[in-house]
Amino acid sequence: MATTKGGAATARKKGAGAGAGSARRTQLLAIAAEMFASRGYTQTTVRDIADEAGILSGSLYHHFASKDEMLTEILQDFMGSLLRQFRTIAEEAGTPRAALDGLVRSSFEIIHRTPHAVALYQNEANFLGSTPEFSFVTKASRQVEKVWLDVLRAGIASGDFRPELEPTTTYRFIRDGVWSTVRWYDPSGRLQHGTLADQYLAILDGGLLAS
Amino acid sequence: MATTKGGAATARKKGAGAGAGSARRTQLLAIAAEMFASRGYTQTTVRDIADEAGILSGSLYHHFASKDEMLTEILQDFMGSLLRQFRTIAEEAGTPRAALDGLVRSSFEIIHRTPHAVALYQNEANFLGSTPEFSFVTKASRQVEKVWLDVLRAGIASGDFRPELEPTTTYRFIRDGVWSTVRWYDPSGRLQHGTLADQYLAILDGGLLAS
Amino acid sequence: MATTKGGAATARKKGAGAGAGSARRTQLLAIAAEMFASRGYTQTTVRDIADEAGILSGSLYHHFASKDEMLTEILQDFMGSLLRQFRTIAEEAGTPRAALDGLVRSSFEIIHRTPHAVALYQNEANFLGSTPEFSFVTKASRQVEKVWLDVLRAGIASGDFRPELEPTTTYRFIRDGVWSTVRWYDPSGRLQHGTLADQYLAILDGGLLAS
Amino acid sequence: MATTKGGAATARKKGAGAGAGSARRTQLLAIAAEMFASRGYTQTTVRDIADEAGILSGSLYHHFASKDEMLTEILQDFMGSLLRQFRTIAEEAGTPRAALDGLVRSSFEIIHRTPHAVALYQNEANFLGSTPEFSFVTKASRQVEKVWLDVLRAGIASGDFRPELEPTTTYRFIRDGVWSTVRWYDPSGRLQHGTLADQYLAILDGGLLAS
DNA sequence: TATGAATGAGTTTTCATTCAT
DNA sequence: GATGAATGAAAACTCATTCAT
Repeated sequence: MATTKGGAATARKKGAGAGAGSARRTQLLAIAAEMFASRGYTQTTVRDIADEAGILSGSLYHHFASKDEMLTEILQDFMGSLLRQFRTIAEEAGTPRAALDGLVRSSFEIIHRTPHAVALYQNEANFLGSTPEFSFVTKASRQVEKVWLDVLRAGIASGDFRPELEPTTTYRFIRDGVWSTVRWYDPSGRLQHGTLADQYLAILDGGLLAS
Repeated sequence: MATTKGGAATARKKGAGAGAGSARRTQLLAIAAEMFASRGYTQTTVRDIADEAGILSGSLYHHFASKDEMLTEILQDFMGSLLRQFRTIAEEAGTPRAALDGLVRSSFEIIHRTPHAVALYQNEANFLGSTPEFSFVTKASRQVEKVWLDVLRAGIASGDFRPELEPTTTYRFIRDGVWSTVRWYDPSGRLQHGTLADQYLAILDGGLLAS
Repeated sequence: MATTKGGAATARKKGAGAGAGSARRTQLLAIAAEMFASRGYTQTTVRDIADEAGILSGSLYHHFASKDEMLTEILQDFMGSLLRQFRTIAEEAGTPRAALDGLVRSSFEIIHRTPHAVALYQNEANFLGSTPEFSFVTKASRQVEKVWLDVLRAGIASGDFRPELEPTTTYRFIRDGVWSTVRWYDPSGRLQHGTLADQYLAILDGGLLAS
Repeated sequence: MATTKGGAATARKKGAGAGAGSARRTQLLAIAAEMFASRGYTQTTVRDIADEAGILSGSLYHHFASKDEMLTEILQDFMGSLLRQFRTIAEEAGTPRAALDGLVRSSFEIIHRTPHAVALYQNEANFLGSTPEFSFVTKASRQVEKVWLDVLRAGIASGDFRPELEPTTTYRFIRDGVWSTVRWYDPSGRLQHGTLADQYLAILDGGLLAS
């Protein structure tokens, strides 16, 4: 039918009439991220988000094609910037130890600055893995993992880190321990993210045992 | 979650033919636990469980008053036995170091034996905290925390552990790191839970840095 | 369909800048006709049309008061010209047989030239019958029917057509058979509309049986 | 989030808990067929059907997985029985002419007996062609076509039918003319389906022209 | 113990239409 | 003439739960 008039139709891409980077869109995504993070994706209704934004639920569909699309966009933005930051840190660090230090510290900073996206990733990623629509999450996770593993392996090779460490297990321990803090860390609380990083790094550096 | 009117449901609880410990009940709970764990509580429908059990969804209500009740029972069983095990270990260990070792090792064993309950606790506890119906989870968590904190504090006092450790932060790091393994640990895989415990304990004992 | 409050819409009709015969309007109607024909009126959204036209859906309302108005206008134009053509043919034909021949041939020509309008009429007329807003369709259909019936009756009276023919039934058979071709006839295909007319007329003239 | 429930759900096949041939199901399908036929599939809401059946709209989903499934089932039943009848007739007829006669007569009978299914097929089949879910309609249509074409070709070969007939075009003329009667034929009216068949066959046999 | 039918409240989504800029 | 944001009503569908048999 009608065949290819192309142009106009193709221009629409994602997100109805609103450009992918529209201000309103960003605003709405922030609201969605917070609610998804605090109540969970499934437990948050489109109406919840619309109410919070002061519009009707149907109006959200002017900006986003679906509830899924909101989640996708939040996670995509997050994973993208995460990977970029980590890569920069790993590249610019002088030693494996400095790199690890930088990765851990920046993780805590990211949790401090964008707790919602982190919580979202932490809480929903598991169930997302299955769907092809969210395969980008798994893919990005693997790329992030590679950055950390390279650092750990380099440190073991250089003699900075203990030789008996199993890199993958070690990475997972750090990753899970660090990212899980998003569940209880309070950005506005007394415990500063820098301090928290110090404490975690202290444990990671020297362990629990007194020497 | 916890949307039920309560009342009637509670009244019936241990009545009917389905005693709290009936075999069929236990069987159904195992199915529910597995599905709750793998897809998430909200994402699992009562019909999913019934299908898996080979009955119709309405028939489940002969065994349980509500979907909530299934979750409650699973978590209650789990939290109860968890606390009991941890207390025994802490009491019977000779030194703080041995206690910590025991706690970590038994955690991995529990993950190995009852991964579904652990995953459930790990994934849903956050959102459960709010409802009064699930306050027992928070309560039990606090009691578990006390066991670990006592061990850590004793170890710091005795000089076994490094004096600069902040007990709460340290506990959370270990807890989050260890319990999170449930998300990727494969009970039937090559990596044995004992080996995993060894690796985690090695990091916890001496840290990453070569001395 | 016909869900609008009417009133206001009608009042505006020929006002604004968009005269009833504006070039842009005609262009948009052509797009609408094509989409209505290929996907069906209900299945075509105002946005579909706007997309194809390269504008936003809201902008269509600068040209038309409603989606209904587009359909009305397309069908009105079509039915009007159809009736005029048929009347001219019937009047100018020398014999009933020539008249019938002309009516059939021009039907195929119309299908060839304006397949969208024909398809629209063919597919939606049934459901349109109910609404008073579209009563003009039924009215025009009856007038068209009269033209054909007059020709058939004249032919039977004159002895050109077989005397046992029931005019109404005969008309319906021809009408349905001929107009239905719009569903499969391909204006750009190998089978020319003239050839198709020949084949249909051959059957109509002498039937299937070998004599 | 990717809606698949997977696993256990597969066991359930089509049609919720109600067996594919349940009495209630058949009842509901009859209601649906009538409404789909008279208002059109898109214009008929699930609520319309439920209202007519005296239940709530959600309750329909106990019997059918979707509105689509109802349409599918109605059409599948219809196309299946249609094809079976046509094949029997074509096989058992002594001559091509008798076969054609039988096919036309049984078509009118079918329209008389199951006008809704016929109307549905007649009105919706065009738009259904596109979706793979309804490819069975196109497939069955082609098989039906083959039965008719074989009869026509046999008749031309045997000298029963005029040699200059183009089988495909002829088939389409008959098919469209005959099935379209569903739009105006009144099963409870004065014009009997047998009489209608007689009239159509008379035209088909000998054409319009007096000899 | 289980079935099968239904409820009822809620969910995501659709879409014609309006209107200030 | 067009944009972009929004409305509001209705659509299809979901699902925990009830209950007579």
